[in-house]
Amino acid sequence: MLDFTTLTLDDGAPIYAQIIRHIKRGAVAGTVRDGDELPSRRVLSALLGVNPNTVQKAYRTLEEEGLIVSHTGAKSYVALTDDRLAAVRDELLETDARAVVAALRQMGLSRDEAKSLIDTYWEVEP
Amino acid sequence: MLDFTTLTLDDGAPIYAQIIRHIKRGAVAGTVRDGDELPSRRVLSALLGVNPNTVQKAYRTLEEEGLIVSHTGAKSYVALTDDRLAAVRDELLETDARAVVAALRQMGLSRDEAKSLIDTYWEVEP
Amino acid sequence: MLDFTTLTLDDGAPIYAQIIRHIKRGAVAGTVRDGDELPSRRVLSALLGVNPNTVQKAYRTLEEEGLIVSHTGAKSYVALTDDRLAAVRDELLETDARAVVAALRQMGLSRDEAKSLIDTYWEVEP
Amino acid sequence: MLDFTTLTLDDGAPIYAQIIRHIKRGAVAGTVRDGDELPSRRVLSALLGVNPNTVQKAYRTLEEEGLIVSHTGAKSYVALTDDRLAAVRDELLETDARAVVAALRQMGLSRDEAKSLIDTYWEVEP
DNA sequence: GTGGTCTAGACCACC
DNA sequence: GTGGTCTAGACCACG
Repeated sequence: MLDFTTLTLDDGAPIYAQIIRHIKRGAVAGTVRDGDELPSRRVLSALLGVNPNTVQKAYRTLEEEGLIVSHTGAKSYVALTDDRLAAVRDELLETDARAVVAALRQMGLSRDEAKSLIDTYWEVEP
Repeated sequence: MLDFTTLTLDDGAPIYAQIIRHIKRGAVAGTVRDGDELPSRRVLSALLGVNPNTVQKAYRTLEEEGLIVSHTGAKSYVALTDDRLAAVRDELLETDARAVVAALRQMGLSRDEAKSLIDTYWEVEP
Repeated sequence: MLDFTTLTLDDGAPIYAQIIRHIKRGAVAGTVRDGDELPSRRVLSALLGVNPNTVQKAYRTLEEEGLIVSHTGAKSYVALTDDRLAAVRDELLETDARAVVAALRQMGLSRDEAKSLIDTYWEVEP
Repeated sequence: MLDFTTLTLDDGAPIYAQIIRHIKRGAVAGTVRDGDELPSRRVLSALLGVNPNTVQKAYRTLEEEGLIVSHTGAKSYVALTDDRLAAVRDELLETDARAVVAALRQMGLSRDEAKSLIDTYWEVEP
């Protein structure tokens, strides 16, 4: 089951987008699998301390992308074919890797300094 | 002089925040120095394809942080003391490194996989 | 409840400032009282035929002056202590009276002509 | 000759519009007469402590309204027929009187209180 | 439905 | 030419 306690919402991006991204990352990590049941809107909104509508918007967007299925008034389930999973993985890795490389290079760091920075913060996080 | 052609605005974050971040990264990299002249609102907005007001908001925020100075009718200039530069550097490294480490770990990558990803994309960027 | 239908916006001053002034005048007149509910951004902007943001700016300024309170997702309310009301009254009377006296004197009217002008237009207004 | 030392520019309206209004009021008062020479842009801008462009804009607008004539590179002169003067007078009195009556009534003052306020401030002004 | 923010375009005053 | 402000419209989070 995907762990939402690591979603800190301190990103600057819209909250609903952060929820979507978190679920996609879980899929790439393998902690979210095809057929898994998602927490209800009420439960997740309480957990994150946000409005149920915000969770609803995230779920609705994911459903439009075909990554989850919701039966009205009922629970939502993950719908992940291998193809879709691969596409999500490529999208996320590409986006994140490009962003971090651009960031570090714009700050004038060398490749080795960048890797060393990764080491430093890899330990710090929980 | 800071190069704004590498600012691609594909980030999801507010445009004005991306402009601020870009300038701060330039300061950390040393391509933006105390006393440097900033491109005018109109010039930079035309270059980025955004509204002059969006650039204005970025500049105004930077001025409130004390990193640049503006006077009506005259150009805007960078105002960077060593102390402020160090603070900006710490802020950026912390933020960027934490974000990337969190992203990669949530996707289940190991530390070595993360570094290898850095290698892959380091060459790709212009 | 304050009547916004008498706010005609033909003044030359910024619209948001006219909204502020109208509300302050209502407070002085006693038609706006502590605890009163303000019309929402959308309602008032539609009534005046302006953008919701213009109303927002008026409300936000009033909030910074401590004359109203707003909370996200909820209505906005008037917050008028006796002290603040007295201050607003003094401010408005001073400003308006000085402006009209300056205007009429610059046009070469005598005091009696000025008063007679008041009489003429007092009846005309709705 | 029109006295510009009484133009205080504390109005909130655009400066160029205040200059126009001041000249029109002078015409109504009779201190500005047909054929009078206006102060040069340089002199008036220095006197008011504003930019020459701002005075230029006021003069240009007045010229477009036909109230003054300027010969390029030379001085500007007042051009006031009796008809135009009457029109200006009506416009100003109407505007100012309506504004003050609206202001005082919105604050809940009676007609007598309004006149008494006029008395109070008539003495205060220089 | 509510208020809050970001982006956009026009206008103002200044050098 | 420069920066500063006002108005406008769309989107976000919240009750």
